Parts: sequence; structure tokens; C-alpha cells
Amino acid sequence: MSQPGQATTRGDLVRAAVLGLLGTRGPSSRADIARVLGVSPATVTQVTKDLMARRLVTELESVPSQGGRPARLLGLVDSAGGAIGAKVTADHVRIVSVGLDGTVHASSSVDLDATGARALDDLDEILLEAVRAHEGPLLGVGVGLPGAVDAQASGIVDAPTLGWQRLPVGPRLRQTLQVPVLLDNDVNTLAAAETLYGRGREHEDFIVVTIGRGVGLGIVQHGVVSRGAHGGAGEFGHTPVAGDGPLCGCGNRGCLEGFVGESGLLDAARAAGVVGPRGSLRTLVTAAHAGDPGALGVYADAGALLGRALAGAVHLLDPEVVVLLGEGIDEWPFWESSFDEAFRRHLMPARRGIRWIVEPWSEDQWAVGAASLVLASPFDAVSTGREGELVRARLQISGAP
Amino acid sequence: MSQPGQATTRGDLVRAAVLGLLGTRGPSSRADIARVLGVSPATVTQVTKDLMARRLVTELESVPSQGGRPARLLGLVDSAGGAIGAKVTADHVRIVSVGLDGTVHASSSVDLDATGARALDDLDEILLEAVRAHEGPLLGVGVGLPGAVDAQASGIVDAPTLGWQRLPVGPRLRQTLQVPVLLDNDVNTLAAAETLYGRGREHEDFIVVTIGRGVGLGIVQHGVVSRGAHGGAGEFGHTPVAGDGPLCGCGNRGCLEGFVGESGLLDAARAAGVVGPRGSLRTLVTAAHAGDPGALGVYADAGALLGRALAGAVHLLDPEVVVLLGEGIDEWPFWESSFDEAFRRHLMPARRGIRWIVEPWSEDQWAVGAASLVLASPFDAVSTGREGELVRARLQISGAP
DNA sequence: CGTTCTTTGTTCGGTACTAAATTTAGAAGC
DNA sequence: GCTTCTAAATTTAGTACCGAACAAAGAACG
Repeated sequence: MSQPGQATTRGDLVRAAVLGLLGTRGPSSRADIARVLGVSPATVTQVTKDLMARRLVTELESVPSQGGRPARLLGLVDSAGGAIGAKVTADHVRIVSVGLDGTVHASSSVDLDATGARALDDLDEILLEAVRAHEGPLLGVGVGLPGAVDAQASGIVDAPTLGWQRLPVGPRLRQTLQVPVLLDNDVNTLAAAETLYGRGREHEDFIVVTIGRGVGLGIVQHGVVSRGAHGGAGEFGHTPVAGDGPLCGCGNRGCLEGFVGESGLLDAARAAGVVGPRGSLRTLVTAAHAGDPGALGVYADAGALLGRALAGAVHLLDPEVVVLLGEGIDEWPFWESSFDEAFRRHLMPARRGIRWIVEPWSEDQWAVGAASLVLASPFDAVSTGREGELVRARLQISGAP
Repeated sequence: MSQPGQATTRGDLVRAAVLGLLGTRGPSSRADIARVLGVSPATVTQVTKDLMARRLVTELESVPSQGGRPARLLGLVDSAGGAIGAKVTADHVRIVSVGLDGTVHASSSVDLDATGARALDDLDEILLEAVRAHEGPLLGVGVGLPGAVDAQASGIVDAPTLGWQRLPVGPRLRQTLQVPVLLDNDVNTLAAAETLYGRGREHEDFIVVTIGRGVGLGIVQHGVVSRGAHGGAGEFGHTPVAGDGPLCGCGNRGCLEGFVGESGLLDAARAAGVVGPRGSLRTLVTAAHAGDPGALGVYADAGALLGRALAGAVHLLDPEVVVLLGEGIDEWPFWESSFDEAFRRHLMPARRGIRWIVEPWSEDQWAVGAASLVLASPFDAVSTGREGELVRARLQISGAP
């Protein structure tokens, strides 16, 4: 049962939301803020008055106006805070330090044997170092992981590929770092980033599909990342697409990932003779670029399979758009035509008009996504829970009452 | 962007929620109400005091207690309101009149050619008659339809099987009936009913799967029915499960529904020689009951296919449980073993423990589901919008300030 | 049989919001 | 160059909620 509109969950939601909005959306007028946040103009006046008194916000120039009193833009005084984002993979951690507006101030990568026994200790240490190195006010740390996280504000992690089972990553990190720590599945962090800085600014309901080592999917409904009962939603890669097939990491056969994930592509390339028995994915990529028909066929088959499976996901979830991302997206031109053909063909007529969008990919994106867990918390009191409160509290330090 | 906790959306959410809770959950103590609704005990005291002054609620007996002050139960004075639920199919409308506690007071079925040109006029008339026949205070009318509804509080309907395209059913009905009208896809209404009276009382995240003419799926996340961008979420029946297959109603081939929906079963039965070229589904059912291996094989194949596809849905949505329902559920024993085998086999290990539950089916259930859109509106200020406000306002009529 | 414990329910002061009316400030019409 | 229109911001009075401290009412224990 949902909770009715409560007055105070401690920490003043609107105040934090205004700061978060000014950070992520840039300077805005009071009236804009009221509209976007869905609060009354009166409240915005009150809150901004207070924030200006505390020197967290200033009034900028007026904008022209189109037939009424000109709007006066408000902006953050300076970087009122930053966040650290970390993406954990099997062999390293990628760390970025970002400002409220999502700009990356620092970026690094540290080796980590995430499958080892000391993995959690090492991660602890690495992140502690990052927190120490961070300059300026730190709102919190966001962590993206290749597994299921019970809740962002908790952080008990199941990650079969790392051999992690109910590992209390969140509690451990909080204890060491002494700042708010939010965790989520890596694909969900990309979805969170997308709601803040990407398609979420135009769409309330969409899905994010990642192509890379595996295939992932993040669900955004009503502007909020949908995580399922145990944080395990979006396991698109293990959609059964065939009764049989290559053995998947999950132990089953016939998973989508077994055909269109990195290893699936490689298997297909070997079977087609495009790549030798010890060849790597790079060989396949260069062959495709060279126009090798076998290589192109591998991608075409994968694209068709992905398109068919994705049609099923679209039927289930009814998103407005599909956003495609991930390390593997550079090779998208090879997937595209067969994907689109299969996708459309298997969609019901009413959905056939749905758009898919390929977003450019950069190395840092996973980690930026993780950081956006922190930066999104002013807007998401539900899933960020107590840690979100702490982040919001940190947004408002400095300045007298 | 979500709205932070607002104070008043007109209509006093908690007051309506308390009444709704006492209706659906039965007599409860103030402390219980506070816990279930997630509001403070102080608020419950205030609100119930007011409701008792208005003679909408009375104090009942005290209950024993287990080690503290005994709880004093509160109950509705009498049926503070009822709702009408209607399920529209291609050839008839099923209508029920239910009390706040979900008990069916009246039930009827009226012929309707929903595919005809006068369909909306006829529906209008039929429901107006039902509203007139309703005794006691009427909170509103809920309508379940075999198609996509843009929003419960709006009601623009796309229903390809009825030939309806962007038909303004909601606006029309509101104009004629002059009571709040909420509409949704029929499977979603079942999911709504389940959150109120069924599994939703124990689980926050689950999915509802219907088996009958087609195959439907309703998604409940965080206690709320998830509808997608255009109200079209849950089109599980059109999941592509094969590259080719029988032509589906949606115009594609290879849809799940084409294999496990009524017509799919019939096709398979004909192909297996269990049923003659002009035979009906009933023949298949009786053959299965008689132990005919061919008939059992038809169901076994369907079960395996459903299990595989449902594993994919579970991977995507991560529900706590799966609830199985629908007209076709009577034959479930024939599906069961092959379904469960395929379902488990295609689930990733972490999900393999998920339970599925078959619920008994009755003729009225669709219509009761529709009515529960109205009865759930005290708990769901978001998706019921303005119509929900009207329902809540109607819950509180009578009695001076 | 008093003391302590546990849970229920109330009182009270405070706060974060709202709606409605008002003021402010420019664009547009004539 | 006055009015009229439109949209932004503020003021004002009010309200729906919360937290914390407290009172009530029985169970459990010596």
C-alpha cells in the first residue's frame, strides 16, 4: 500500500529537489522549477528565498519573456556538491568524480580482482582513496555492480559472475567511507543517468538496452527506475530464445546472451570460420569492417535475434522509446538493418512506430551512471531511503538557519 | 520527475485511505491503520476522530491484546458506498455491483455487439441502466476492456480486436453517467483486484497471468499496477516465441498466443487429430479429461511453451510470485507438469525458487476487477487522477464538518 | 500485589506545503 | 501613450501532516 502525501520525511524534499534541478537542468526560473517539480509557485518562492539567504543560490539575469513578466533565472552559487561514481567489473573499478551538473572532473581506473576472497576489502580501500582525493563537498558515492542489489539504500549484492552471494557491500562501504553510499545494478545506473541527463528529460517511460559482454536492460516507468522485487529486474540477457543453444553463464541453454553477447558472437564467428579457434572478438570486428560476408552474417544473425527478443520486451513493458548503449554499440552499424527488420516484424501493429535510439558510448559512462544514483536522490525519496535523506542533508550544509 | 510530498491535493488522502482500508481490509485498530497506510498514529487519531463525528466510522469491540494496551477496532458504520464494475467483451458486457469490501451484491450480463458501429452508444445505455439500478451510495464505475487504455482517469481506448481506435470511451461514459468512471485494460483490472483483495496483501511485486482466449499479463510493482507509456504494458500474448507459426490476431506470426491461446490449442488439437476439423475446444477438454494422449500432448506442448516464455517475463520483471488466472485455468492440471518443468529449466538459478499460484476462477471475476479500480482509488492518487479525487470526495459525503 | 514491560492511543507544537488573491513587469493592441 | 493582456513572483491565511512526549490499559514477573 502506498503512502499518501506526507508533510515531512525529514530533510525537506523540495529544497533538495530545487538544488538538484538547478544542478542537473541548469539555471531555471522559479516558475519553471514549480512546473517541473510539480509544486506550487508559492513553495518555490519560499524555498528559493531561504536558499538565497544561505548563499547556495543566486539570481541571474532575466530572460526576454514572450508576453508576460520576464522570468528571473536562478542558478547554483558554485558547485554546491559533487559525487563519486564507481563501476565494478571482474577485474577493475572505474571511478569518476562528477559535479552536480554531471560533468566529469576526474576519472581513473584501478585493478581489482573482484572474484577473489579479498574483493570487498580491496574495493573498500580503493573507494576510500577516491573519497579522500575528492575535492570540495562530497554528496555521496554511487556504485554500479554487475549483479542484483536488494535496494539502493541497502546494498546486499548477488553477483553470480563475481561469485558474490548476499554480500553486504553497502553496509561495509558505508562504515568505511562515512558518506552516503547508494548501490545498484550497473544497467540500472545507466537508466538512472538517462532519466537525469538523457532521454528521461523528454520521456517518462523508456527502456535502456546495453550491448557488450552480456545484454542488459533497464526499465524506467513514470520517471523512476523499476527494479523488481529483489532488484533483479531487467535480466533481458537470459530471455530464453531457443530450446537449446550454447551454455550460458547462468547455467542454462538457449539464453539470448548466449547468442548475442560477446562470447556468443565469438562462437558464431568461429563456427562460420571468420575467426580461428583462438581468435578474439577484435578479429571479428576488423573482418566486419573489411566487409567480410561471414562476419557481417554473424552480426546480422545476432541483430535479428535481438530484434525479436526486444519486441517481446516492448510488448511487456510498453516504453515510449528504446535507448541502446554499451561497449558493443560501436559495431551497431553491423546489427542495425537485420535488427530493425526483425524488431518491426515481431511488433504488434500498434507498437510498430516505436523508436530506438543509439547513444554514443564512452568509457566513463558506467561510472557516471553510478554517480547519478547520488545526484538523482533529491528526486527519488522512495528508492534511496535513508541514504537519500543523508545526501539531501548534505546538499544544504553551510549557511545559518 | 516525481512530485515531493505535497500537503493537499484536495480531498484529504488519508481520510479516504482510512475509509478504503476499513472497507477492503475490514475492521482494524488505529495502530494497524497507521502501519498499513504508512502514516503517523497521530494522524490516524485526528482523522478517525473526524470520521466518527461524521458517523462514517464507529468503534467496535476491543481485541484481547498480546502484551500491551488492547486495540480498539474501528469499522465502517454501514456500507459507506459501493461500486459498479463492467467487463466489456466482443459480444457482451458483464456487470457487477459490489460493496466496499468487495462482496458482489448483484451480477448480470447484457448482450452487446462491441464490434458494431453503435457499440459505444449501446455501452452507454447499458451502464446507465446499471447505475440507475444501483442501490445506495455509488462511488463510481470501473470498466475493463480488452485493449489499451491511455489512462484510468481518461479512457481513450485502442482495442484492435473490437475495431476500436482511439475511441473516447471514458469521456463519453462520464458525460452520460455523471459519476466517476475509471477504465483500464481487463488484465490490469484483475491485477488491481489482486492488490486489494488477493496476493497484493502479502506481496508488493507480482505478476498476474491470464489464460483464456488469449494470454494476458498484469504487472504490479511496489503495490501499483504498472501500465507502461500508453497503458499497453503486459502484452505477453504477443511475445515472439518462434520465427514462424500460425497467424495471430495481431497480424504477426510466431506469437505465444498463437500456440497457447484458445485458437492455438484448437489448431494443435486438430493437427493431432484429437478434434475434427469443425470440432470445438470443448471436445479437446473432454478428451483430455478422458485421458486421451493426444489431447494431453496438446496441453503439455502449450505448457512447455508458456513456461519458457514466462521465464523470460520473470527475468525482465523480477516479481515475487506469479498468479495464474482466467477462464482457461480450469484445465490447468493438464498444463501444470510440462509448464513447471520448462519454467524452472529456463529460469536462472537465482530465480528458480519463485512460486506460481493458481487462483480459482469465477465468471464474475473480470467485472469485480473492474469495480476494484474504483475501490482502489483511495490508495492510488497517481493513476486515478481527477476521477480518483471525485471518488474520494464521494466517500465522505453526509455529515456536517 | 505492586513493578515493569509492551503496545495503543492522544495531546501539542511545529512545519512543509497549498490555493487564492495580489503585485510586478514587460509585450501587444489601437 | 494609454490601456489591455500575459506570465512571473509574492503575500496571506490556512491545512494536512509529523515527531515527541505522554497517558492509558492490560500482560508478565517477582
